[in-house]
Amino acid sequence: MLDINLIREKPEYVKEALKKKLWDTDFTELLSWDKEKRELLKVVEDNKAEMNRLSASVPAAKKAGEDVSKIFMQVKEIAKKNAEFEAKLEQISAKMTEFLEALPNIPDDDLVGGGKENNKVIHVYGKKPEFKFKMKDHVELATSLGLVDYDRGAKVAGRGSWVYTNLGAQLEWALLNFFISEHLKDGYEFILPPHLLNEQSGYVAGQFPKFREDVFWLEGLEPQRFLLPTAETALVNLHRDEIMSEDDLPKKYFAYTPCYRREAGSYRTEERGMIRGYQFDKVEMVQYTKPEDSDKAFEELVGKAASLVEKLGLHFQISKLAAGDISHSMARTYDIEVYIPSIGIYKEVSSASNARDYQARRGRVRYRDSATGKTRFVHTLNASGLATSRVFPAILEQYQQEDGSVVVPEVLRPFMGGLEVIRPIKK
RNA sequence: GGAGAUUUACCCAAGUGGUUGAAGGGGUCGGUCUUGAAAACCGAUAGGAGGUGCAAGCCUCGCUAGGGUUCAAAUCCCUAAAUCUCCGCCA
Repeated sequence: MLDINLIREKPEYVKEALKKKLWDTDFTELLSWDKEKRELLKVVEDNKAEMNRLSASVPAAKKAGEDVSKIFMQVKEIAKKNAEFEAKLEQISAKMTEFLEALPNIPDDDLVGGGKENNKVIHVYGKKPEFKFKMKDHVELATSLGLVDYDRGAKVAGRGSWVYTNLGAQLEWALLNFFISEHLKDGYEFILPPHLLNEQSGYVAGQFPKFREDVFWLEGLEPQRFLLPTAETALVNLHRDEIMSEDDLPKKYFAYTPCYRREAGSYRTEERGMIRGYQFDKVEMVQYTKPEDSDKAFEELVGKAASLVEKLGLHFQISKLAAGDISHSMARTYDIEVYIPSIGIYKEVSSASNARDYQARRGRVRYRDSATGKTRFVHTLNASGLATSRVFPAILEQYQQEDGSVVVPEVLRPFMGGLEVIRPIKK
């Protein structure tokens, strides 16, 4: 949600900024509503004040033995007249809210406009692995090593699902545990949130109303709930409608959850088992900060996500996304993309974003500023740290050896009973 | 799933139609006393959103939320949510 005051003061600036997000809009109508709304508000409130005054005079008049029926009439008359204005006010407010809710966040000034094609790689770690033998893709490796069972996944769940088996399950769990231990080391608070969330949470995160169709809604609960598409949705709502203590900021959380998403259409077979199915595992970080601290927090989150991939020893790059490629609620996003040798492209394993006060406004998350004594909206930021669904295949492919085995990245070994190499199953 | 109870400010809590934005207590902050602290005493402190104004201020909305009745609602009515208790269910 954008600040109506900002639009009122600098409509041209906001309009131009949103253009970078490929969002063309016109504020003239909104601003005329805004003007009319404030005029109506004045009339409605003045009438109410008059009604309050008259009503309050009743007890005294009664005590004095005066006839109060005249006062009743007066108030009724004003109320009747006012009802009209109130209805109109409500109508305009609703229109304005609808308009404002649909607007995306304003991208940071330093971002270039346009879509994906304008994303820019700003950092590269390691280099593309070279294989002196015929390398295998992750599906082949996962199958031959008995790590993932795609067929049985389809059997028990249907299309778009797979089963981690044996060392595959252990590898997946080791990844998650590695991430968790790193975040704990950095002083982040571990959260295990509910996976079934209410509508309001989706709205505050900015996923609704635009992406109502992209999540799974559950039958049988009233009011309806949905399966979280990312732990961000839960974490960013933890302090909804709260005034946080300044001393508590920055508040640093992380959570592990599966993420449930409807993915329309099919994916290329070469990306099988990697592109998100309906469910994938992710550890997600979220920070609540004071406005002046969010840039620093953003760098911290990007750094943390990158360090995880780095410690895993994987070749990856960081992309600064163009304004049009970052999601609706965000002002700034960097993607961390790991290299997948079999298809020769980089795939997102983490997306770090600064929502600034966009989500906080929707959720009314504030803190009291000790200097002014006033409440201010916090800034919210999030970053995956990390999603496993691309890390897992990247490890298999980047760490594969000629004999078909896969070396376990060193940092994961403590979480896998010291296992160093995953070897093909003997038949 | 069934039955009942509850929801008032930072916390506890009074308040069943009228100058009640809300008694009282605790807490917090300041002070007196004290070498210091505690205790006691004195004083201060009531959230939040919005409109208007240079400002002081004024006005509107706020007693879980949303409706309604009424000249007037924390108080009456309806709906919803959350919490608690008992019963049922529980892979």
